[in-house]
Amino acid sequence: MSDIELIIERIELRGHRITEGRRRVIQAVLKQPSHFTVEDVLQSTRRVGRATVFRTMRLLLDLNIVCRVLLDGGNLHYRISSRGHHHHLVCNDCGRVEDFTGCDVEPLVQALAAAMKYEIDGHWLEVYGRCEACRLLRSGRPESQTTQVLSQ
Amino acid sequence: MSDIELIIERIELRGHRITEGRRRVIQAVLKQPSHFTVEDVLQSTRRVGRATVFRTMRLLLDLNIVCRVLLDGGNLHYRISSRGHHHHLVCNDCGRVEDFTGCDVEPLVQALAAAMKYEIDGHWLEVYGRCEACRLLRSGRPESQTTQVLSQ
DNA sequence: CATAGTATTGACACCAAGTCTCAATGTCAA
DNA sequence: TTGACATTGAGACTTGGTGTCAATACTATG
Repeated sequence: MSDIELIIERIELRGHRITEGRRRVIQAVLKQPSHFTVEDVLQSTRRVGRATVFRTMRLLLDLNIVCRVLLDGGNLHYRISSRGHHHHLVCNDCGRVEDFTGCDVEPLVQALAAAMKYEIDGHWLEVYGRCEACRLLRSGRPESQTTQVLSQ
Repeated sequence: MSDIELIIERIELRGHRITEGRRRVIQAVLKQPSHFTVEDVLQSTRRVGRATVFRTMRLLLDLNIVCRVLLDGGNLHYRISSRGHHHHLVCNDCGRVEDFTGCDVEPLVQALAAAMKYEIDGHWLEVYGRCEACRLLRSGRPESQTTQVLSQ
């Protein structure tokens, strides 16, 4: 079963209708690179209204078919979601994003909950840096500009 | 020395000029509650242009005098920054925000860096939940609506 | 298969947050 | 005091997203 059919099925299971517009948006999303904006999706879906594209993206977000990445600098982009809870490791030079789950934040969050007497619902973690390829590239081109770190 | 004078001094040290507009924006920022939008600041600074308010906020952000909080749901708000690197614990019910630093993410980030062969610049962590006061309130009013967790 | 009920769409106006331009003005070092 | 130049304000523009409402398309059902 193809990716698009799997997604269609999940949408049906939630009681939503399958329309040509939704199919087109999903197809466009599946064609995007590592991360993208709704604008990118709009540009590759002809014959689908702007509002419908935004509405479909929200639907995909609700169904955890896509997630959002907070880029260094503060822009929120979309990304096809790996299954379940995960975080992102973002290369500030080439923009590639890797998902990770292994590095578990839960103990920290639990300790925090106890200390602050909060009941915790969830958390958001993004890590920024430079991937191996970009690091090697950079050592050859020392004048490459640095980016500002959002999380100070 | 008052808060505003301290901030003014930091701006001067960076070689920026002190203007009436900047003074007004800083004063407005200092009067804001826990977190706020630029719109909130705009509304309490008469006689200062919109662009200037945004420009001053960016300056304050660069100087780490304010930071940004990613609220559950995806809105970025501003907040007066506690000194240095920290994270936020956000109550989804009443909106209060607490800073925390004690809960150290560095070891996790270092392990991740090694595993993924990334050079790490920084990270961003927000934790969402319900503060003690809201929890007690809620147990008396079980119909209170739940909010969606952004970071799933 | 026909159809009715209702979910969805598209066009468009609107909103929120932020940037850009450029002539006019303000700041401050000399 | 003045000159260099940093900063401002007004307003147009951009980007990302929502709300409205009549028209259309799905799909469960008969």
